[in-house]
Amino acid sequence: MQNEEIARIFHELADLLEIKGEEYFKIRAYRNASRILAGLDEPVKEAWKGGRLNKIPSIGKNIAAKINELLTTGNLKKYQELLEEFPPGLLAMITLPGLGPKKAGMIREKLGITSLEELAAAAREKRLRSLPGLGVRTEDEILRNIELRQSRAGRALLDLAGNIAAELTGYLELLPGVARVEAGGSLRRWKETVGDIDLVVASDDPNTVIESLAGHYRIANILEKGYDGAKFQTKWGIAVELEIVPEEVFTLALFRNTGSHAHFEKLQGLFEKKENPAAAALAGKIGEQDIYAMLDLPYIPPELREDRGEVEAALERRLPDLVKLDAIKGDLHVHSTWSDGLAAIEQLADKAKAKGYQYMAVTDHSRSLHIARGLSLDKLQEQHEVIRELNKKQEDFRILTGIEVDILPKGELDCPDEVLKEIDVVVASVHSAFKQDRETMTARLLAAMENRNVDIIGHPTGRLLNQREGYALDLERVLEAAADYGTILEINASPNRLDLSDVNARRAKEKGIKLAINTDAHDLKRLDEMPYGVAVGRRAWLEEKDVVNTMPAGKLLKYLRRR
DNA sequence: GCCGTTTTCGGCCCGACTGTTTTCAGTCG
Repeated sequence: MQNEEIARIFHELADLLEIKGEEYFKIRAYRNASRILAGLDEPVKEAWKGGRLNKIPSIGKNIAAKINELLTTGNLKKYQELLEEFPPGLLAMITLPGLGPKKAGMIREKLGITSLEELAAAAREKRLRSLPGLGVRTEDEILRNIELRQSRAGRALLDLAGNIAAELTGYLELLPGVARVEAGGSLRRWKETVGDIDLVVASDDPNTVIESLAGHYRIANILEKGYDGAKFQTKWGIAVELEIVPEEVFTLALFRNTGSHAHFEKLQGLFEKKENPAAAALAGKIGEQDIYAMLDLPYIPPELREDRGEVEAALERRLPDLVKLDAIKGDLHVHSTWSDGLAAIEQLADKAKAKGYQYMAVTDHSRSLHIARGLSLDKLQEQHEVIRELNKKQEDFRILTGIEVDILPKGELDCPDEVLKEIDVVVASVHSAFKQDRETMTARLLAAMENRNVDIIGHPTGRLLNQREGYALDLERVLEAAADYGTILEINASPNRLDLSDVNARRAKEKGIKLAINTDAHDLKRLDEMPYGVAVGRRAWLEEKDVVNTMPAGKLLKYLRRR
């Protein structure tokens, strides 16, 4: 059992206890534990084996015993009991924005509703608006959010899909007779969410591969089975589709499987127009670049294969030289224990250094964000003093002073200019009043960008994938302003944000706007999420020069001070 | 349920916004 799974159980346990009406602090303790486990940089199992569970903060005697129970039996009695007491549909209900345990409990009591489907039906029949504390607006909001969720049903976030794919790939590779295994489909193209996990396997014995995977502990059941392929349901909900081919045609199969469909069709059109198609050569040990070469095209990386002009650009030899992960020289948005992060500045810096970075900006929350223990002005100064001291002890790495300053509802910043002026990296973000109308929200962001002390706008649209739409925003005007003022926009690499999106980041690039690819890490583990952000950048056609944190430290600092 | 040079019980405990009300409960970051 992996950290994320244990963390998820404690998270749901907290939700269930909240529905039950358990004491606030007990619920919070489970939430804290869940967060700590999800952010742990080593497998919980290792700490458990080594008898070090009690060394982990927020894990006390009780929760350690529950982790022990989970790792020993694979189950948690208390959790199972609560699941029986409260239908799982109720858990889904309280994850809807605007609907918490109280209202969900009341809806259940008054109308007997225990699932999203029933709730949607009741909303459509206008039966929610007459309940105490609910009205027409809440009813509309509930229905809108259920429909948003259903429209994305079954689509997994990249990290979950990637982790499952990696685990299954590792398993399949060890099977006798299996020569190669690769994930294809939208996962290989690093699309922001993934429908099915597509795996292409080179083997002469399809049946053994299918049977073996059917027995894997991640697999819940088999959905379809054919001679050279099968589809499975995993225990996490996401489906896995297997395509098994002889080794000689593996590359071709992977290429087709990777898609996108539109990209593939366009290339097929080119192929059919060719005068001397040399298709016979497409066997044996070829690579994907040989497929493109056969069409007189340079290699097109998977991230670009969306039929968004990449084939035309390849024909005209003007494909971008896409930014690569190893070009990233630092992370410009990281939280420490000074606000709501879980790791100390030194720990974060050590890990950043180990990644080969040259710098990292510590950007803790500003004073108004109380829930995140936003820093008072005094604390902020104190932190920056600490950072300056730490920098004296090292020459090959630079910790940059920073802040993630709230853009307050009226557009003013949550920190005086004279303080901001002295800070290396100022990330400005919206964390409150998300429901402002489009005009107000746009003006709010514009006001922040106009401030010359602001370097970067953090997670510019505020969306949470599969959870919440971004705030109402005239992004076109925001982009125009960013171009005018020279404000950097963030690509937030967290898999549940990926904000800006690939499409919007490409629009930004076309306007000459620079981007920063940041993890927004709140713990050591999430410093590892940079590849997701780089993938968004690549899907946005970004080159190294478009991304500010590919610059060496000195050049970056000069760039940030230019305004 | 966790935590402890304010130790083994009692503290932990924000504050704005929203939609519903007509003074506030529920939700959320």
